[in-house]
Order: sequence, then C-alpha cells, then structure tokens
Amino acid sequence: METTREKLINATFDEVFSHGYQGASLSDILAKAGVHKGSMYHFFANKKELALASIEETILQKNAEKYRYVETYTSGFLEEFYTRLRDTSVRDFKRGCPIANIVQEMSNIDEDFNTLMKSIYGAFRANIKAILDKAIEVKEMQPCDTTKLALFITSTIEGAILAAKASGNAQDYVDVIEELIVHIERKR
Amino acid sequence: METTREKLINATFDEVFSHGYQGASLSDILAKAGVHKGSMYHFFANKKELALASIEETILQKNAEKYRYVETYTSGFLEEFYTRLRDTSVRDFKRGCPIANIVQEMSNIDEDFNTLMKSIYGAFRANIKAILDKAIEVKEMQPCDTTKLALFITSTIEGAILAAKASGNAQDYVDVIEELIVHIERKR
DNA sequence: GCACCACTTGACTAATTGGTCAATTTTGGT
DNA sequence: ACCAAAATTGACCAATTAGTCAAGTGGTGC
Repeated sequence: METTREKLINATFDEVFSHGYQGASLSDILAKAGVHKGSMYHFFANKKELALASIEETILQKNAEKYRYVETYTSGFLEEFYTRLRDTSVRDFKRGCPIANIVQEMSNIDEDFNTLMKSIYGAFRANIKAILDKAIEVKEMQPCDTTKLALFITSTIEGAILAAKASGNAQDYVDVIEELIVHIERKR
Repeated sequence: METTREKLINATFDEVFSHGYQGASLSDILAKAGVHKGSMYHFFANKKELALASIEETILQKNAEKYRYVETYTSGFLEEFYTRLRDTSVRDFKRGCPIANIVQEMSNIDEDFNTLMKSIYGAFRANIKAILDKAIEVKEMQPCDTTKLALFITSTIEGAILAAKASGNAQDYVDVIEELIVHIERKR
C-alpha cells in the first residue's frame, strides 16, 4: 500500500513534470494525491522541499533501474545501449525529459535546484560513460576520451527529445538517434 | 527613442527568459519597463498575448540578423558556421537558450505557445539546413540529407547549451561543439 | 478653440497562491 | 486499558496574481 508520503512524492513528480515547478499548484498536487494540506506540511517543510525530494527520489530510482544491466552483462554493451536508445516506448515526447525540464526552468533561479540538477545530470553522464568504458574494456570500441564522448551523447539525446517535443514528431527523435549511433559506430 | 510597446516587449522577453513564462510576474515586467498596468492592457489583451508577441518578435529578429550572412557569402560556409558555433560570447549559459526554455516549459501546456515554438524551432532548423545546402552547392561538402543533418546539428547544439547550463561549465558546450564539428567534417 | 482619439494613470476586484495551526483521530508500545 | 507520539483534518491568513475600468492627459487636425 502507498504511504501518504509516497502519494505526495508521486503526485508531485507528475504535476511538476506536467506543469513545471512554478506552474505546479500545491492544491492540485494535494487533490491528486488525496492528501490534506496540513498532512503534507507534516512531512515536508514547504513546496520546494517536497519538489526537491520528489525529483531526487523519483529520478535516481528510475536511473538506477535503467542502467543496472551494465553490471550484469559481459559483452554486447553497445548493441544493448543502441536497443535501449531506439526504444521510443519509454519516452514521453509530449512532456519531454524530466531532467531537462527542471534544469531549464530552475537551474538559474534557485541554488538548491541548481545543486540537485547538477548531480542528477552528472549521474546521467556517469552512467553513459560507464557503458562506454565497459565497451572499451571488452574491445567493442577503440579507447577514447569517454568523458567527452559521454557528454556528447547525453547532450545529443537531450537535444533529440527536445526536437521531438518542439515538432510534436517522435520521428525527429529517431532520426537524431540514428545519426548519433553512426557517430558512435565510427569509434569501433 | 523606445516606444511604450517596445519597452514592454523588451522587458517581457528578459523577464520570461529569466524566470519562465509562468514564473514571470506581470508587476515585475511593468516595473522593469516603467509602464503602468492599464497602459499595457491598451496594447495587449493579456499576459499571454504580451509574452507571445515578445517571444516571436525578439527571436525572429535575432535570428534574421544571425543568419543573414549566408545570403552574402559565396564560399567558406562551413568555416564561417564553425566560427560562429565556437563563439561563446553570444551565449548565456546561465539562462540557456530562450527557444529551448520556452519549448520545455510551454509546448505541452498551451496550444498557442506550442504553435509559436514549432514555427520558431522550425525556422532554426531551416536556417542550418540553408547553410548546409549552400555548402553542398559550392562543393564544400558531399551531398547528403541536409534536413536530417540540420535536425541533428540543432539538436546537438541545444543539448550542448543545456549541458553547460546544468553543469555551470561553459567548457561542456565547447567540448560538445568540437565533437559535433568532427562529425560534420566527416561529410566533406 | 474645440473636438477627437490614442494613450496613460492607478485604484480596485476576485481568485489563487503557499503557508499556519489548533483540534482531532489513529497508531503502536507497555 | 492507557498513554504518548505520529499523523490527519480543514478552517484560516497574508500576499500575490492577472485583469478591470473610470477618469484623466496630451497631441493632432480642423
């Protein structure tokens, strides 16, 4: 069963993902969660702490799941990575990427959001770098500066999601990803 | 001299660029512009119309200036493009890219914003495509699908700006751009 | 000198915002 | 059964929000 705190974390993430932090209404979050105001203030000091906790816990958990496979594999790192990149079913092109949304909205406005998003985006880059390092380790790829390549890949992925959101056309994401894979394949 | 309308357009763009549309306070915009409320409502029907006009006029004008050179050149299209891409002085990595910011915040929330941003992002892609087509025309580049390449380039640029905003490190932008240029150079 | 009109002023409203808090109910330990 | 702590309820508050509007100003054409 979902605890009150979990209800709040989930409703907040969805509401912030849909309307942004500033656009997210506390009353709407409470209505969606089915939790009363005072109850929420029992668990969180204010709207900001609620949002920060919601973003951190939700995204870190999703990411841990998403990249766990790297630990369990012994080969085929790039192929598996491409497969997951190509999988559009896990994407929400209407709302975009939750990380990018919050970075864009809040990084220059609030220091606490800035700090959190820095660490989340950093973790994203680290996850991609770990895949590349594994690929090099098992000779699926030539040695190269994986920090920079991971930066390039994450940037292009975020750009691809943005392009699809802007045009309303998921194919734009696919097209960018295919070109990105061509680029990575040149490092074989 | 700046007209009242221009004052409003400029103050609004700056305020929306800094705090987002939803985070932009009408009172703050009016204070910054030095214009009274009723005066603003004489020119614009509401906050949304003000913001839409401000975004459209400001970005379209900036873009027209930025890519005018393509018309006047007869060669060196790619080199000039790279020089401009590498120029970090025109970038505001704290606030990011005004286009991306608004797309992220508003495209899935409001149909009018969605329509406007679709056309602005489309114009951005068309401008890059025009450069590539010119480059191919004068044999600086092998013929290729310039629509897709332009999509890839714009995506990567937006991702690069986002990465620099997230990390607070302008070097991230530079690193992504250099890798992007390597990719484009392979099409020579 | 007067009539017209674009523009300006700023007080006002209704709705919503995030936040407070005292009273109450529920829970778990002994 | 009893008690204390944890959790819940919902009325209330001050501040801010976008938006309205009647009254006024100043310039232009006649």
